[in-house]
Amino acid sequence: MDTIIDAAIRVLESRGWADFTTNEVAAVAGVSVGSLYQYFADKFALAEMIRQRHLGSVLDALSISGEWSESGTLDERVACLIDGVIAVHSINHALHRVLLDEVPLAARSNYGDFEREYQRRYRVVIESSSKTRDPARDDVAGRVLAAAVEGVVHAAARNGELDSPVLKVELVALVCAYLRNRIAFAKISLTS
Amino acid sequence: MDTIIDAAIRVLESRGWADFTTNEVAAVAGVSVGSLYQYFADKFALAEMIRQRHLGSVLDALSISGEWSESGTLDERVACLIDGVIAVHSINHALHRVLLDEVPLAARSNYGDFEREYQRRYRVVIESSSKTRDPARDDVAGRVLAAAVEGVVHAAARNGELDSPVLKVELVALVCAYLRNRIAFAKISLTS
Amino acid sequence: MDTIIDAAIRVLESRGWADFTTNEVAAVAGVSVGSLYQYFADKFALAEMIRQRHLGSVLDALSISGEWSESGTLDERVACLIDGVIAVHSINHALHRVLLDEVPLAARSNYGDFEREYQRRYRVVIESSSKTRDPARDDVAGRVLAAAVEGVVHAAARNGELDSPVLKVELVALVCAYLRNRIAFAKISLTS
Amino acid sequence: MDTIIDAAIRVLESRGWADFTTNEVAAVAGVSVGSLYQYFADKFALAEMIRQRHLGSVLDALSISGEWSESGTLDERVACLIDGVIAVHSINHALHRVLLDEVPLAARSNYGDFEREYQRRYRVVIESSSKTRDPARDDVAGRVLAAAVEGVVHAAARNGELDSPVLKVELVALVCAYLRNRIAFAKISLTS
DNA sequence: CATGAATGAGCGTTCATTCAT
DNA sequence: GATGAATGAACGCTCATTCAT
Repeated sequence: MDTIIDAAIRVLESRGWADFTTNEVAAVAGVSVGSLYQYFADKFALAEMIRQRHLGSVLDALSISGEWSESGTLDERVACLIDGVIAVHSINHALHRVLLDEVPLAARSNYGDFEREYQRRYRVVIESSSKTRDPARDDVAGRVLAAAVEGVVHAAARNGELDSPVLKVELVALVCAYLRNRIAFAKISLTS
Repeated sequence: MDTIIDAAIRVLESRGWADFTTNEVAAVAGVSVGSLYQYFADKFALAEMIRQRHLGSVLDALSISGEWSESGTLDERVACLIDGVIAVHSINHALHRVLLDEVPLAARSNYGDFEREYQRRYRVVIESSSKTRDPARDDVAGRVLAAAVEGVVHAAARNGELDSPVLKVELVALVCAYLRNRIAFAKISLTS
Repeated sequence: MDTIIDAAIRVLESRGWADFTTNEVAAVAGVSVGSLYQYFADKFALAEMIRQRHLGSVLDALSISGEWSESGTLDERVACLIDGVIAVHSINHALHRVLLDEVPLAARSNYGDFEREYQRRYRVVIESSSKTRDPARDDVAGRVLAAAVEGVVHAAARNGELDSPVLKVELVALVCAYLRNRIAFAKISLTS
Repeated sequence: MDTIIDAAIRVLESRGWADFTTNEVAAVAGVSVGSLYQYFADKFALAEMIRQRHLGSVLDALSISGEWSESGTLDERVACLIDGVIAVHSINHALHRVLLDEVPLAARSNYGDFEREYQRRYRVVIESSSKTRDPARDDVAGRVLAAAVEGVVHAAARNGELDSPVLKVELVALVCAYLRNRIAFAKISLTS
């Protein structure tokens, strides 16, 4: 079964969803189509399985290196966060892209859970730098931050610049600037 | 012919490239497949036509409201820029996503032209706030800014929050913070 | 109408029956498909018309240079016959081949008439050299001669050797040998 | 797989290349199109397979009964050759014609090998009766003989006269007359 | 359980033919 | 008459899925 999934991942990341055929997957896995259908109800179930696995890896990667810490300078802490996100995309960016952009979401997919957990981490970051006491506003800010970082890292991965130090510096600068601005803003709000 | 294109857009934006079939398009357009092939050499030519039209609309939308101006406060100018980008995505976000992520690029597509023009606008913004005299660094910053804004607006479009004022405020804040930080950084660089 | 037929011939001889499409013919003729269907019930009627025309030309060519004469040596008379057949195939061999090999015979085609007339000419040759008084035998001999000459000329046309003098000499030799043999045979038959 | 090939042969010989459709072949074979494509890459591969099989049968038939021998009278030896050629066309003349005239030659087809072997047999016949010492002339004569015999047998097959004894006698007479003439001619050449 | 030959709906595309203008 | 846009059946071919072995 793992053989099948591994083969499926290889096919999916290298050929995309359009060329993700069950016969091809079975051939690459070295088993028969029949065996594939023994374990997976259909093509989509297999893709869904892959998605779950990948999202798991992503959360793991975030947990290991990317959790927000209360120690160190802001720059250090942000750099640590960014490292985590970059690490996530270094795992298997091609697969990541295909899963996000091409593979249709199955009805039973719990992608939402992942997304919520993913954004929660950014909420933590926001809240640690925010004294606005406005949860709705913080929520928006969290999603803005998440989407901005995702956008930059995604584009970098697409261009093969994921390891560029300059890019990382600029991304850290972007995040820090945003967070510092929010702290400042909060202070102004409080004093007024 | 417009009937066909409109139908094709409808199919493309709602079902994606994988389910973009000529028979379906013809049926939705209320014509026969034959008629479709009277005007378009093949499936890809039809998609390419749609892409060209859409990219045209996008650049138009950017031109109208989004060009960087030298007057006003930084916040006002950034807000103006963001308005343009939001306007672009308000046109037809679903179609935008499918065109960017799924539809394969035809050989004769001038998508590169579009992308260059698109990123040029961000370069202008960066350069107007930068005295670093480091073109390579500015280039990275431009792409970071573009990707961040794209990421946020994309995600917002996906969630139907494109018109949310709060979101816009936060996005403007993000961009301004980044630009101000760069100006400050440049000053420090210069004085040191 | 002649414009259409000429165009049709051009298409048929250059692209073959498989690529002989009414739209292509109309385009080459510089008229609309509608006009084509004004004059020809369908694709096959047009092809049939071409066949009739071509068979006419063939018989004309045979008449002009290839009729059997009673004067001259046997070699001269056979050479004259062969000249006629070669002339026939020089008219438009590509078309000839397509008409014979590819274009399906319409129900109403009077190709049989042509074939009968064509073979009658060979019967004349046979009978002039035969005293067997066996019409059935002469009939077979006529068809054998016709088929042999056709076979050689066809193959030559296919190889572009239609103008080769050596080939003509050999073909004349073949026919003369056959005819002389029949005369000799007849004499033996009579004396015995 | 043999079922498919047999059905394909049936369709090809009865309907010709133009109506040789994969769906029809599958239907006649009593299988689905999918099965057809399991064994043959495409339509052409199927036709090519049939061609190879048929050419094999043809060479076999020629080998068994048609090789030129040095024993017996000229008439006997020619009769033996003709028997071979007739046997070849008795196999499946309709198929033979379609394969030769209509089915396009695949890139990987070794039809040339077959044709060379086929004509070589006629060269042998010519050379055994020729003292001209003129290879170029013999080559032409060989092709003339081959084309003449082919023409006669082809026409006979078309008319269903392949088994007619009279026809065979006349064809043998034609070939013998040609060969004797060449021998005589050679003698004259040599004495002069 | 594993297999893989068999299935057939459905794809992109072509082209003979029609008919409103 | 002449036009040519429109039609749609039919083509070659793919691939998710089944089921007898």
